[in-house]
Amino acid sequence: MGARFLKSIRLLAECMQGYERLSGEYVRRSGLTHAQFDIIATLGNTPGMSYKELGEKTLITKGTLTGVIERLEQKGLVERQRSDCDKRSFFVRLTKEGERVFCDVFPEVISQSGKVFAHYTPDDFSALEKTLSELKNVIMAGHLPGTPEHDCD
Amino acid sequence: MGARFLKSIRLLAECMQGYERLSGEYVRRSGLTHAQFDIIATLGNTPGMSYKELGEKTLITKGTLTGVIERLEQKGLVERQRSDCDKRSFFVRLTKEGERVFCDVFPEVISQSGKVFAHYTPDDFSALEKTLSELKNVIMAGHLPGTPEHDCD
DNA sequence: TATTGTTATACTCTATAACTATA
DNA sequence: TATAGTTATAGAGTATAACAATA
Repeated sequence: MGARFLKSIRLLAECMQGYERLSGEYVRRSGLTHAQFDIIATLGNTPGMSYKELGEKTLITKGTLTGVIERLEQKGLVERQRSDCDKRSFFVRLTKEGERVFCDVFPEVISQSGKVFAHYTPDDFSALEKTLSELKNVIMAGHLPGTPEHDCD
Repeated sequence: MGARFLKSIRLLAECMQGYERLSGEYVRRSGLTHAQFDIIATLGNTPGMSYKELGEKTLITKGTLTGVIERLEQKGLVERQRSDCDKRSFFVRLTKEGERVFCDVFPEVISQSGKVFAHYTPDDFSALEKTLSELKNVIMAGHLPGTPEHDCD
């Protein structure tokens, strides 16, 4: 029962929870739900990606993803395009308006929630990034290695 | 736009997401939803707490909490008791069965998801705990200091 | 036959606000 | 008047499974 990693996980959860509480207010203020913001944030600064990839990155299952994307499409924030190489597949990307929201809402969320880091030094950041990167590595290694990933465009 | 903390937050989110993916399978297998598991995990190893406190710790708003607790009560996993000192307030705690689930599901989730830490050294844990504790501190400091907290029982 | 995305169902969570009963 | 919890409502996310089109 004395699994030491539990303390880290609890800290991890508390940090995430705290940060979400901090940023959540600004997310909601933008009229986006958490899941929708997740999608926008994931698509931001990318050329777009398939439903499959989007689902994997955001932990949203395909059935749900249809609905979330649908609402974002209605809002004119994302657009879909049939993939050329696999006609079953859609390519989802931000529209101009979606990019505007990303560039608008994101920095606002960022600047507000980033205030708490005012006194962090470069060394503090380095240490944090290092330990989190290692943590991410072991966690991701725990997932099945099956990520076939076909080259396409 | 080059806010350095973003990298840390992204790593944080990826770690949390990865861990939830890892543990989520076992949580669902127990028949609990994520929110329900949150409650059980929060109540575990405590004498119980009020709705208010529970809501603060889990980020679940009071209106929602009523429903979540209701379902857990129906399952016989938690019980409520009027607070002596404040009759508006309920005291929520795990039942015997709830403790059994906590002691049963939790370790299973823990042992399965903990496998990825097999090669972590005490130093690795120390470093992780240290950086996360610091992170938690600055994040929590970002919340309003108003946590009056009345002593009671 | 396997995979991508859709549809349908049933349930759960969420935000919000009006309400009650206590304080 | 303010606070703890309830109720009601509308919207959104979730798991799951059956389905179409494509690979």
